[in-house]
Amino acid sequence: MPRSFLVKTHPGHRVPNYGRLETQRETDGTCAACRGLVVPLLLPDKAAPSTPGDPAPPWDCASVIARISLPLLRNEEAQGASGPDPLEVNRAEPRAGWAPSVPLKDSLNHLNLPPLLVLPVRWPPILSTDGDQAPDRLLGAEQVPHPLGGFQCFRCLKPYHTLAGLARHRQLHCQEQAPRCFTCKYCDREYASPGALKMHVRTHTLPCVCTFCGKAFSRPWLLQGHIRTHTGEKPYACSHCSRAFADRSNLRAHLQTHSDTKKYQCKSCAKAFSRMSLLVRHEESGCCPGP
DNA sequence: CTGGGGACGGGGCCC
DNA sequence: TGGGCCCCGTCCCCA
Repeated sequence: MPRSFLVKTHPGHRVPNYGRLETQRETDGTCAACRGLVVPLLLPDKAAPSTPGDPAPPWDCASVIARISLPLLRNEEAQGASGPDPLEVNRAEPRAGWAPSVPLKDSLNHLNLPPLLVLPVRWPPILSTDGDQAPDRLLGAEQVPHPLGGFQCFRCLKPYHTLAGLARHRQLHCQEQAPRCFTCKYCDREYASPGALKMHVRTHTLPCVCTFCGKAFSRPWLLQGHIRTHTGEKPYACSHCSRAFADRSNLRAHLQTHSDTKKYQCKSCAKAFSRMSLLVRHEESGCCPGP
C-alpha cells in the first residue's frame, strides 16, 4: 500500500518532460486555463480608458485590465453573442509565439470562472467598443467585499495578502475543473500539476541522504526528522506528561491520548477512537458488517 | 484486537 | 518561483 494517498487519477494521460521536472524549473507548467492573470480587486482609476472607440493600445497587461470587456468573458453571453465572436476574431490573428495550446474561450468556458479574475495574458485582449469600462463595471456584479489592498478568491472568498498567494490558490480551482494528468515515469501515478508531480518524483530520486546511515529522503525536512532518530533529539514535548517526540505530528497524535473526547466513532457499536486509522482498523476487523 | 509510537508522504502557506 | 515549515493523514510495528 503506497503511502502516497493523495494521488489523483484521471482518465487520459499526459506525460511531461521529466528532464525539466527533475532538473529545471517549470516555467509554463500551468494548464491553459491557468494562463490567466489574477488581478487585484481594486483597480486604479487610470486603468479605465477615457473615450469610447479608442484605438487599441499596444498590447500589455495593463491595457487588457483596463479595456477588456466583461460581458465578452461571460460564458452565456459569449455563447449567445451575435456577430463575430471576439474570441474567434482574436484567435484569427494570434501574436506570434503567444498562442495558447487551448483556445482561450474554451479554457474559460469549461472553467466557468467568474470574470475578471482570469484574464488572458498570452492572447490578444478582447477590446470593448462601448467605452463603459469604469473599474466598478470591470469588477462586475459578482464582486465580493474585500479588505482594502488585499486579494480575494472569487470562487471561495478566501483572502490572501499577496497576489502570488492568490494566483497559486487559483490554480487549485483550475485543477478542480480542468484536471490534467501528469504521470510519473517511475510508478505511473498521476498528478494534476507538474509541481505536484515534481514533488512526487523526488520520492523516487530521493536527493536528501542521511550522513549517518545513508538513507535517502525526498525532502530536506524529512531528512531532518530522520536525523533525530539518530541523535535522539525530541524537541516536541507533551505538556500533559513527560513524554517527548521527534515528530510534531506524533506529538499531536499523542495528545489525543490525553483527550477525553475521541473524534472517530464507530457507527455500529459507538466505540470511539483517537485516530482515524484505529477506527478503520476496527471497522475492517468485522465490527461493522455490511448489508 | 486494540492502543499507541515511529516514520514519512503530500498539500498549503509564508517568506 | 523555490525552500522551509506546518498540518493532516497514513502505514508499519510493537506491546
